[in-house]
Amino acid sequence: MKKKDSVAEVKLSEEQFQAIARALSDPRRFAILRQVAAADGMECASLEEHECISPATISHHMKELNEAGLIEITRVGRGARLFLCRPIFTAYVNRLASI
Amino acid sequence: MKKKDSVAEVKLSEEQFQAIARALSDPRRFAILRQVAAADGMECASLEEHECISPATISHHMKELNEAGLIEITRVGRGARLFLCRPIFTAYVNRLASI
DNA sequence: CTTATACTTCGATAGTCATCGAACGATCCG
DNA sequence: CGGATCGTTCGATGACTATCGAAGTATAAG
Repeated sequence: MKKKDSVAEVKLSEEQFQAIARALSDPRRFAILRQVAAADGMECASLEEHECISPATISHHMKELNEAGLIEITRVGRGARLFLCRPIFTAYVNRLASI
Repeated sequence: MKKKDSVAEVKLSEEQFQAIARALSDPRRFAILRQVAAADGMECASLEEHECISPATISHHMKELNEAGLIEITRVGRGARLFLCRPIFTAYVNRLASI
C-alpha cells in the first residue's frame, strides 16, 4: 500500500540531488523557479528578475537550473519558454522529506 | 478540511527559508543532518565527518545548521548532543513542495 | 594538580560563484 | 538588407565560504 506514486517516482543520483540543493540555495534562482512553477511555459523575458539583474546573469541562472534538471528551456522565435520539470522537483522534495 | 497539520505547522520567515536552503546546499552539512535525523540526540563526536574534516570545520557546520534553526545543540559533559528540529525542517519541506 | 578529551573561536587561505559589460548569434520586422 | 529584440558566451571582479592550524574554554579522569 503506497501513497502518491502516480508519476512513477524518479530516482535522483547523489550528484543530481546535490546539484538541486545548490541550485535552490540562491534566492534569485528560487524566485525564478517559483515563477516558472506558477506559470509553466512562461517566457523567459517575463521574469521579474529583468528588473534587477542583467540578461547575462539571468542566463547564467537558467543554465544552473537547467543543468540541475529543474527546468527545461525551449527556444521559440527570439525568446525562450520555461518549463518546470516537476517529477525531478518532486523527487527532490520527497527525498528531503524522507530523512 | 486539512491534511497533516498535527504539529501546528511552523511559519518560516523568508530569511529563515533561505538560510535553510543555504545550509542544505553543502554536502557535508546535509550528511550531518541526515545522521542527526537518523539518531536524534546523538553525540557530536560520533559524526562520520570526524574521519575527514577537522573539528574546527565541523564546529563551523554545526553553527550554520543551528543558526538556520535545523538543529539544537546541548552541551553535556565534554561533549554535545544534537537534536533535529523537525517542525522547522518539515515546514521547509512543505513550503518547498507547495510552489 | 595535571593530563586528556570535546568542542569553540580566530585569522588566514584557497576556491567558488553571483554579477557585470562587451561581444556574439539568432530571429523577427520594416 | 538593416535595425531591433532576446538570449548566450566570455573574461574579469568582488564577495562569500569551506577549510585548516593554533590557541582557548570547559569538563572529566588519573
